Amino acid sequence: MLRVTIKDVSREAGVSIKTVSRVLNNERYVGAETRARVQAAVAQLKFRPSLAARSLAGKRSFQIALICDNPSPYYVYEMQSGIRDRCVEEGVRMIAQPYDRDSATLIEDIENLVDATSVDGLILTPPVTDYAAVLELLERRGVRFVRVSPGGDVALTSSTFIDNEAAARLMTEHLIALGHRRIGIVRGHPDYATSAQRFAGYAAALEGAGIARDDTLVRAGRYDFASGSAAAEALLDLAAPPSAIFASSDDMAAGVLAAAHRRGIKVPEQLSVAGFDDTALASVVWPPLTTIRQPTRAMGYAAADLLLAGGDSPAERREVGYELVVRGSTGVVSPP
Amino acid sequence: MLRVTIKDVSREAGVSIKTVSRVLNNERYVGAETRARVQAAVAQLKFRPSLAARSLAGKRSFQIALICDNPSPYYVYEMQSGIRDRCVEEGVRMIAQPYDRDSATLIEDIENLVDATSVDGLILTPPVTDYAAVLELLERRGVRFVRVSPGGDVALTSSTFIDNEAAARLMTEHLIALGHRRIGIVRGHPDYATSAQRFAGYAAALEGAGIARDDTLVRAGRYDFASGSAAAEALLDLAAPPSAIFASSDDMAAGVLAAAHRRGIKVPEQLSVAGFDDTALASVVWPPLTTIRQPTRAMGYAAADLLLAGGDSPAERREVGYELVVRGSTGVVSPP
DNA sequence: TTGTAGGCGTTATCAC
DNA sequence: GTGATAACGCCTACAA
Repeated sequence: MLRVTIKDVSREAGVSIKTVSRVLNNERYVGAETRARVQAAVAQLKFRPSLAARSLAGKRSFQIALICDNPSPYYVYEMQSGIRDRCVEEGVRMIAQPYDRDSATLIEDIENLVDATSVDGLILTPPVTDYAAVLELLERRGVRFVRVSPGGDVALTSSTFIDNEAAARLMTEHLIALGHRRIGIVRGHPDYATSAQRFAGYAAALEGAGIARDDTLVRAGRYDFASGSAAAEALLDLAAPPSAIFASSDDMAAGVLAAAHRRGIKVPEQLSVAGFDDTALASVVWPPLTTIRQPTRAMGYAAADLLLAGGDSPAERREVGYELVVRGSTGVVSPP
Repeated sequence: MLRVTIKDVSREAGVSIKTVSRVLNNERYVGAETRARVQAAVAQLKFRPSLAARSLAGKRSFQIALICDNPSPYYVYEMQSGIRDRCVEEGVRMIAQPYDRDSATLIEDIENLVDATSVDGLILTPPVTDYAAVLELLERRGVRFVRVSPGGDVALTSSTFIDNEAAARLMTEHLIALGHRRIGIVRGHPDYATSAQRFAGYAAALEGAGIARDDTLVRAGRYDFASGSAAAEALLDLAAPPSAIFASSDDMAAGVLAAAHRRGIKVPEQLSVAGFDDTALASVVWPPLTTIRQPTRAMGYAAADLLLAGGDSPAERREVGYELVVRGSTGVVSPP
């Protein structure tokens, strides 16, 4: 397999190897004419630099990795797509590293990844985005990383996020405005900071409206269909069941809708259901659902953007807008 | 950042660099005691070889890529997970390359990937698995690749698949056995070989039962929710609507169920619905669904296995079993 | 069974 | 502005 190398290009263009390298890396101090000649030769020979060689000799590896452990394939897909979009623009590859959240070797795996591939950076999604051991490791090793939807310790590192609390509050206020007073909530997975954030928004809305919170209406969930379904069953079993249920994720909203459907409860006539981060499951399959649309793809794109930005640019928090989608009619709420 | 190199290990173990390398690559001709000493040193220093250096110097890059363009996030997720599982065992990284099917630069993108990363191989999923231009390119460049669910030209390259025709036939025969005579089908995306294979199974079952095929019951689809829903609407609008509908994918089955639901048609009392490759959408959200369970994850695992197997092992076709799931009760049908 | 020399394709350093 | 030359960390080929 005959590989085209810089050497070939340099010969073709009649310049030195180093000059070709300069053009490739967009360095200064290259004559306009020389640059053009080199670029022509590159195109002519279809030269594509070897990532391995670049990585070995230089400081960059032109690869980033996504550390993703999420129960929702839609979330993963959207996240990957967003990151991919930005990577393509930059000529960078994405290593997808799906992880088991329970893996006892998570730290070691990540360290392995970092050492073996010398990735230019990592993108962390919940819940790993808040694992102190991981953050500490990356910090110590001097590896760049961007956190998606982090909980605490937000000042130090770059991150992308939406204002989960404000969004959940908006959604809950919407339910209150519809006249609901007994609003149930299915919380997200306890390991995810977003769960607490969304619950806080729910609680704040109730408090703002002067509605005393009834903790029998607060149910634990795990961000998946099954837990949403089970929680809804429990809520609907109450002597005084809620008239509205706010599920902290789309999968759970689908579970709630399924439970209602099993009991012959009409949505939204007899029960209002609200969701979060609609993907395809709940909002498409069972349309009568009001939801917060979280731009997962945009968060991925932004995360990659932050990662690829500057070698030593300061930590930056980038907020992404969300939408409140009321039964299919959309109102843009907060694109910052 | 102080990198631990082979040199450090060799010093620690009191052997030459080459000997360490031999141990790392599981080569023969290393004394048991020497090997143990080296392994101890590796563990001691937490040595992790640089992929870049290995790739540059050797023949392998320890990276493979997944060329995936599929409308179903579940499919992508399962596929990636299966491949990942096998890669982890082998210490290989996976580069995820989601592609736009319509991309005019697909060929160039893949060539780019191959040249830049020197991946040890590629895994192609439908519909790219049947793109002649891509296959020709890889063949010409001498790059190993494995096709998932290919259509034609199957003899030359390794592939993993299920017997889509037999599965669809089984499913259709099941519907016939239930007494159905007017069975509608929503075909898959025309670019996917699996669409034709599943339709062939449907047709064969009808013919085997001596039922004349009514082409008004055959509808085009695109493997997604919307097309399944639209096709079902059309079928249910017929003067003589079908009593059963076979959707060629899970997303489309969900669409069919949604359409039935909108019209207040009870499933399965008034309409039987059958699906294929249940993921979470149709079969979980709307349980009364009989379906063929395609082991996407297993196909991914098998594909990676074939790819990582031997450097010059011959092409091998690996069939994976499927299950017919009848309303939740499972009968294993064909694990080869 | 083990060790030595050379090179993989690129970037970094330092002259010119 | 441009060009030699030395790394980068490992594997291949060959020698011992």
